[in-house]
Amino acid sequence: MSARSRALTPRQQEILDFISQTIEHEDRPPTRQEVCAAFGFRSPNAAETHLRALAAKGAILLEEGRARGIRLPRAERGGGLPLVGRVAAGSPILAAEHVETRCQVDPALFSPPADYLLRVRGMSMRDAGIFDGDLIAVRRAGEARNGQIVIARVEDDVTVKTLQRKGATVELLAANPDYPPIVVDTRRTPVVIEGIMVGLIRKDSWSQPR
Amino acid sequence: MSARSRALTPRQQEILDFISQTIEHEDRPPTRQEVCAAFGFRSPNAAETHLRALAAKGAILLEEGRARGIRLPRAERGGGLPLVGRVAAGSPILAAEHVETRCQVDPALFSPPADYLLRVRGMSMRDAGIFDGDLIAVRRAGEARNGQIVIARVEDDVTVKTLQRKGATVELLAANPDYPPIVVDTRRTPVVIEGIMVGLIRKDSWSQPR
DNA sequence: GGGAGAGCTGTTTAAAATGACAGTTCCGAT
DNA sequence: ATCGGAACTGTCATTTTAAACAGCTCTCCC
Repeated sequence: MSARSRALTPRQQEILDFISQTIEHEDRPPTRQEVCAAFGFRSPNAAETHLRALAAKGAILLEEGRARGIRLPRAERGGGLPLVGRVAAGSPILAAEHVETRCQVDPALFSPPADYLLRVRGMSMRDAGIFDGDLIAVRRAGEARNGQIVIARVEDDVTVKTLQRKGATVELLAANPDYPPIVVDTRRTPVVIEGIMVGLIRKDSWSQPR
Repeated sequence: MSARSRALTPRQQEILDFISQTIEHEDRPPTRQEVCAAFGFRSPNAAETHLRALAAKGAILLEEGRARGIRLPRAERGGGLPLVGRVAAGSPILAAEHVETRCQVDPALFSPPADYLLRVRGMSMRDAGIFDGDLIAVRRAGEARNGQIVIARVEDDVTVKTLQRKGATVELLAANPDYPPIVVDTRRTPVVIEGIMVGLIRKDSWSQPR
């Protein structure tokens, strides 16, 4: 848990995405200079320190003394996206026991790239076109802007709602008049943003011809 | 064809295989020295001349002045589903000019497996959770059952609607009270079922619809 | 038996890339 | 108020790579 679990800063996440996409599109990791060019850094050391930070957090592996010696750990890439089903109270969303299967979907199909898929239960987001059984593509994030559809955890309960922040109060709005908003005073009850919805996949399992 | 069609020598094929495997296993192409190490060459020029030969035959692309600047031509990139955008009147849906791009999605994610993705325009299927800009996964089929969401062509117009057949009359129902049903007498106007919707993909680019 | 091309050795140079050190700015927490 | 971390600028020595030049040994082919 030590290194791997530490969350990335937004900037570090951007760097990591750039690395993933470079590997995806060019079949090789970027050099420090290419990272600089992509982000407008004027010093190669800016890239260097970011890479070190990512390596320290276990997000990448750095091979010393090799050109383009950036490797992505197995978990970070490939094999499609993990599909998370029911989330038990009090445990991390991406805990292995929640991963039902992996779906062969390119994370970069969404922007920003998705980190996992989450199966939605209930019709509380009906008017946002999110139905019971749908899979939403989630981007891990610790914060979000008002109006974004977020995956939030309130007292060990994981829900998908539209975020509305008003000072110390967080409102989690359903997109369905039948469901009342969840209003939380963050001074008394913690609200953890687990991620932001970046897409949706629906499997219309229709019957087949006779 | 001049360069591309020339056959590789056995040795060149070995080199090419090594390059492919290196990309596969290490997520990056080898350097000249790594090629030498793999084959026991004592001179980096051995690798260099092989790479030039492969490039001359079109088996690889060499980028000048870049570390690990070996690229494999992406001819084999057939994976994924074709994404069809606007469909011009009178031409087949899967005509090459309609295919905007290919999406790295496993067709077997849906059941029955999808044949292509179609970008939806308009909100006529809003209450079915299909919004403007959504991609629907389509299974090619010439017929469908009542209640299924179909991709139908009526007089060179391609639409996505719920099918309702009543004798010689076909009703194409929108899922939105603002849109009237399309009622067609098949004895006078042909209706062609192009396919059945088997799924949906939405790319929420950071914002939300509606 | 002479030429052409594949498949190497051996050496060298310049460019690309890594990785180190010394700073600056900003912002949030103690 | 100050400290530390994040996020940079700027410079530079060293190593890794690319890529050139000169040559050598085969085999195949005419």
